[in-house]
Amino acid sequence: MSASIERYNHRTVEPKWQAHWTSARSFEAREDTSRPKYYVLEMFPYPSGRIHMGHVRNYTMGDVIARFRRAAGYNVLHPMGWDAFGMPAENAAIERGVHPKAWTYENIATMRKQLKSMGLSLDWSREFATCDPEYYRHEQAMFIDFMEKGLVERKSSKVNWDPVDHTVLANEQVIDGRGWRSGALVEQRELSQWFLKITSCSQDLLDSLDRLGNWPEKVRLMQRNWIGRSEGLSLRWVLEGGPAGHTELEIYTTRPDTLFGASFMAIAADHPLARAASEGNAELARFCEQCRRMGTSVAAIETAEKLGFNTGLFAQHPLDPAWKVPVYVANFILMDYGTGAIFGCPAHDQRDLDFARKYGLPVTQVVQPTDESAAAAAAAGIAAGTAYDGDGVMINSRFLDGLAPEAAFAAVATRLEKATLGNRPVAARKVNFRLRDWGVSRQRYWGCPIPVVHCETCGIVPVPKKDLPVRLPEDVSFDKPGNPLAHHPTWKHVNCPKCGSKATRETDTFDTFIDSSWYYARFCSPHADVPVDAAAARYWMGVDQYIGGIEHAILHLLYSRFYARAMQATGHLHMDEPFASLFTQGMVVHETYKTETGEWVLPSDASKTDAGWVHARTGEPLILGGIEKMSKSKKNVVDPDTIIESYGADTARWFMLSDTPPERDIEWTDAGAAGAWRFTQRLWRMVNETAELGGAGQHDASGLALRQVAHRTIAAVTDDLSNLRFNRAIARLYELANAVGTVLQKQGRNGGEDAALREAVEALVLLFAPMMPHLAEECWQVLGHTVPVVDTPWPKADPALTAVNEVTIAIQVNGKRRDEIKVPKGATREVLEPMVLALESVTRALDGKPVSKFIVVPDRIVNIVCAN
RNA sequence: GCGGGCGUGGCGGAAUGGUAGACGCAACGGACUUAAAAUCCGUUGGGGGUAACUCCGUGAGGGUUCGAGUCCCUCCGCCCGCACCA
Repeated sequence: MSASIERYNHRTVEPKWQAHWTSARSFEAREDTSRPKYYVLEMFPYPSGRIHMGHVRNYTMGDVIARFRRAAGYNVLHPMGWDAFGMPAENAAIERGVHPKAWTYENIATMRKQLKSMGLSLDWSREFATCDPEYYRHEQAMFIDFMEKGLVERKSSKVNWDPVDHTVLANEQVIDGRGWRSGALVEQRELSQWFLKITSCSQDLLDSLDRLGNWPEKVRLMQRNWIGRSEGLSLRWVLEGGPAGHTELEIYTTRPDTLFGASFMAIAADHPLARAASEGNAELARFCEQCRRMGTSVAAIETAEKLGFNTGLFAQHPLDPAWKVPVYVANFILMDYGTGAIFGCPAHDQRDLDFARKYGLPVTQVVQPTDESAAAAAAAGIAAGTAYDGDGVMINSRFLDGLAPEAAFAAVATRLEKATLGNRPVAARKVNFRLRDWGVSRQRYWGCPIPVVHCETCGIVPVPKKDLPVRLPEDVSFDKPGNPLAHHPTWKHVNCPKCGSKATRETDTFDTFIDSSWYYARFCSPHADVPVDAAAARYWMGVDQYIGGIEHAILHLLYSRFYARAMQATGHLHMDEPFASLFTQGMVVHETYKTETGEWVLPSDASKTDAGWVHARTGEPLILGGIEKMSKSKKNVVDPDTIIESYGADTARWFMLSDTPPERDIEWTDAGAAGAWRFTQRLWRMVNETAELGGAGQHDASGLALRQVAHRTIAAVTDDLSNLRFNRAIARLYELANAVGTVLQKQGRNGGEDAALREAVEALVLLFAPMMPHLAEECWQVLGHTVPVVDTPWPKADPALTAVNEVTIAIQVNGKRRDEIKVPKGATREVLEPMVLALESVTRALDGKPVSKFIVVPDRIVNIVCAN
């Protein structure tokens, strides 16, 4: 190696190229219909304070795609902004007395600087924060349009109420049924709130998933299940001895076929019947109250022990009025789903069976598998506590006996549709969705004000568009519990826009999911005077590649899909599916360290010694606590700034892409980061040594092998990057670097090899440029180029050099590998059979036994099957 | 609890149903050096065998197939989401 080559210094090189890209405005996007567009978007960050490694991973992936597409000739849009409203800003205000706005903008300034140090190819001229009135005024205008279009509804719904802090709590602020700050038992309160009618699109949101072919199947499946379309029967039961006004109980069931297996009715604690029955039954009232204390989160309700309370009421079986079924209030029945009431068929539903066993209710099997042994197993299972939910034939079901469940469903439906109860059919077939309307009201300050006024005379009046935005007041205090907007002295007092009389503003703000449900469209025309400029959106939308965490698989993505539809309905957007391709990346995880007293220790304070892990400063022994998602609470965080400072952005980016497939969790390790750093130095040396060889000579046969490696690498990396297989692209680049290194070390190289080296190294630089853009620019300059990499087209593989003429195929006997042979590509069975059967390894394995089958998979494998 | 996913050497991982372990990390051996760092070369799934070679092996157990890490069933472990965190 040449002694004259200086070490690569990222501290000077990285800022140098960042400055170049900025001054050359390399990444500012303009509409240009002469070129194909490509819109790359990573989920924009919440400005929590500093970027974390998850951001580094997410934005590196997006940047690789953006730079790769750009080099490939696309007109790329790659914007960045801030999901800037949200609770942490208010928590900072409460805990530290900082104003949410100041806190947020300080965080944005810090994080912007950090992102810029990563060398991302972002169009910063399009940056915006959702807390800017210039952004949220359009959100307010669109909400008013949605109201006019009938997409908005006001209805009552439940919230978690902290009776001590007098505050509405988010589900995450409810810990074991208590408020996180006060520790008080949480209550449920009914509030009148705003809803977006996402359920009006249930069927379309479901059907359109089929069009999203470039979304991960698992995300589509999760959304499908979330929307939860079911076909069932809405069925009314006559109620005996119910409280006044309650003569019947309507339930929804997807299994009317199992009606003869009914053993109890279960209703939600919030069901009107439960409320009415509670009035004369203190014990029942107490039980319902206890159910409400579980909070509003479905997860909490469903993981809690299944409990029921017998109301003492009975319902008449719709197919046999003499059959009385007891009515329970159960803590796992949700008022939001169906009618908030079910009939329980324990034999064929696990939860019903658990419930029946707990309360000594009868269990009658009504579906039996047709296979005899399976039937016995099902019956035994039910007796032992395992419900049978498979197919079969109906038994113990009177006129349904012998039918398949599907036919029984139809028979019950048909019969009960014809039967009447109070001049109405007893039952009706009904398609039901699990999806609920989107509640968007939040009783918080740091969000977009909902642009309506409550007038005693006129009712709810939208704020006229000319008066938008409804600005968030800045002179608020957080020393009182509750929503600062509600107790601001003047803000809410206005005159009614319609009649002019005294009225009050809505003091709730929007769910921050609204902000992130249309930002992708705003990026097309971030300075437009309308929410979205139609021409710009027509050019840029949809997002060609959207990247973010799997944790957004349902809510954010579903809300965005709905929002595009709502915007289309109100003329703000011309399309309904905003994200053509979706990629969900994995998390960044790290080892955790604990002291013997159980305190978490930062990785930077942990050091490994021969005696094990110890605290770097105190020398205390440390316990490894397992590899977990980086989180502040467990302190297993690595600060990107530290990494970028010591290794450089390129190294951090490279490490984030190497080894681990992008969709999987990646573990950050110092050894891995150091390895990536060494590789940058190795590339730098190789490039400099190659540059010293001078200009390109003539290609000849001596350089052919390296040229083939280079061109095959071009083809492979192009393919891998097109499919977001970053880790594989990187493995290919290591192989190319190894091949280059081998030739560079060779004594007595000739001109043909030098020419091949030059070609291979130039390809290498261009191929790693999307991942390590600063190093690539510096290397490219060293190689004598004056046009920067960022303006250089992607290399093309020469088909003559990527073609493979000879292949190695494996030889198996009875599926076991016994040999391998090299044959010309495309060798046929006729050629292979005599060759293979003559192999010593094959004759030995066959041991004289006759060949019964000779399987040839062209260019891959030969499998000889013989009798054993 | 319900829904979704993942599981391969010491570690991260590779592998259109077709040679399991590419590539990287770590470790070990060697070269260079007064020495260290850096760099370069080599070895590295496990068992048996001097060797040719051979057997076992992709969380566990079954199945489909000429052939299974890959497809199907059951189980175990870990992770994500569950509607007011973002």
